[in-house]
Amino acid sequence: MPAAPTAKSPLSPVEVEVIGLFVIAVKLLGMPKSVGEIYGLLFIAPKPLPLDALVERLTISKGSASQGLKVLRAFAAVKQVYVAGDRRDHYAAETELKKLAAGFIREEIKPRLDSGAERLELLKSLSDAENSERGEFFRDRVSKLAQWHARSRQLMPLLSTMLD
Amino acid sequence: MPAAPTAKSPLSPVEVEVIGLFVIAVKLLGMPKSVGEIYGLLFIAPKPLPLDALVERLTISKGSASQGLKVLRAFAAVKQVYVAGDRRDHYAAETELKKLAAGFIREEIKPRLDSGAERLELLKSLSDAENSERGEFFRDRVSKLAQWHARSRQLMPLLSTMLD
DNA sequence: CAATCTGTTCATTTTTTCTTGAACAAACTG
DNA sequence: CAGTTTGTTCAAGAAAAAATGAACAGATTG
Repeated sequence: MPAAPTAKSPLSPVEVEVIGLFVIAVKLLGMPKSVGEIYGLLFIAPKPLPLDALVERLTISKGSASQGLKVLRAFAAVKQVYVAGDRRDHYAAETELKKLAAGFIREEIKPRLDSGAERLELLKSLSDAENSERGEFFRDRVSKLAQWHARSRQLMPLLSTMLD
Repeated sequence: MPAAPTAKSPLSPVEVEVIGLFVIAVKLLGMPKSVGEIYGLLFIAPKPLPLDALVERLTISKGSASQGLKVLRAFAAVKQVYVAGDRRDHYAAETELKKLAAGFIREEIKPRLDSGAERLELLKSLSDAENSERGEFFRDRVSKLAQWHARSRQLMPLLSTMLD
């Protein structure tokens, strides 16, 4: 009895290499490997692919594929494409760097900066409540943090501009 | 027999809050929590601290403290400070945002961009070896990747400038 | 030097994160 | 509608990452 044909169509060297590249990039951004694999395959695919194709060609579970696509949709890193006569959703990679960056900033950076702002407010109160010696130093450091925060905020729009 | 006095001096609310802030920030950058804790405590400490102090006040193991400091030294996120009459190394947080960013770029971003450049060369060869139809598309995508790569390279010096 | 102090390393354990797969819901189809 | 087809969710298992602590190496000191 021959082994079951799990891989209907093995990945070509170019595909493997591109996917590997995205797996590394995506891990740098703190996302799971599967997200990199999915985006990588879509990036190098000449046509939009349905979920099944991802499962088969990447040999990942349907669950992973579904969750990975969910993440990528949240970032607008994939576009949903209509394919006539096919009930399945098909996906294509968004290849505009600017849009990818915007998605990352919106979903990952912005929320953290916002929550950071709240924490800073709390810190200001806390350090204002401290007495002279110690309090003075605390306030100095907290204002340093506020500076950092402001700089980071300024940076975001600049990034978007730069990546055109 | 009373419980052993593990915490010689518990963290104050301000300290807890600052440390928490850095734990989050540091995880966003893909580093372990302990690195954030260490940097956070040093950041809010009025004087340089030796390894022992980190172990005691953060209740982490000596191993973690040593490894965390190693990482922070690699990024130049901490300065080693000489303290007269004390054999132990003392550390202070580097608080210049620009220097921190430079360290991160040098240690984390730069190496990846360099290895990315190599991978891109390989990809160019591979896709040049593909025949017309398929090869044309591959080459198109690879050149897109090269564009991204170039943009990212341009971005780094700009960041350093911005964070002054 | 022997004893102590300081810090590093690394195998092991713990914790966290990711993936899987089965159960489910919704939308179609004949 | 009963049966598919498609995709999501989530509990459980697998894999990866981080923390621990004991062994070790150097440096210092009396």
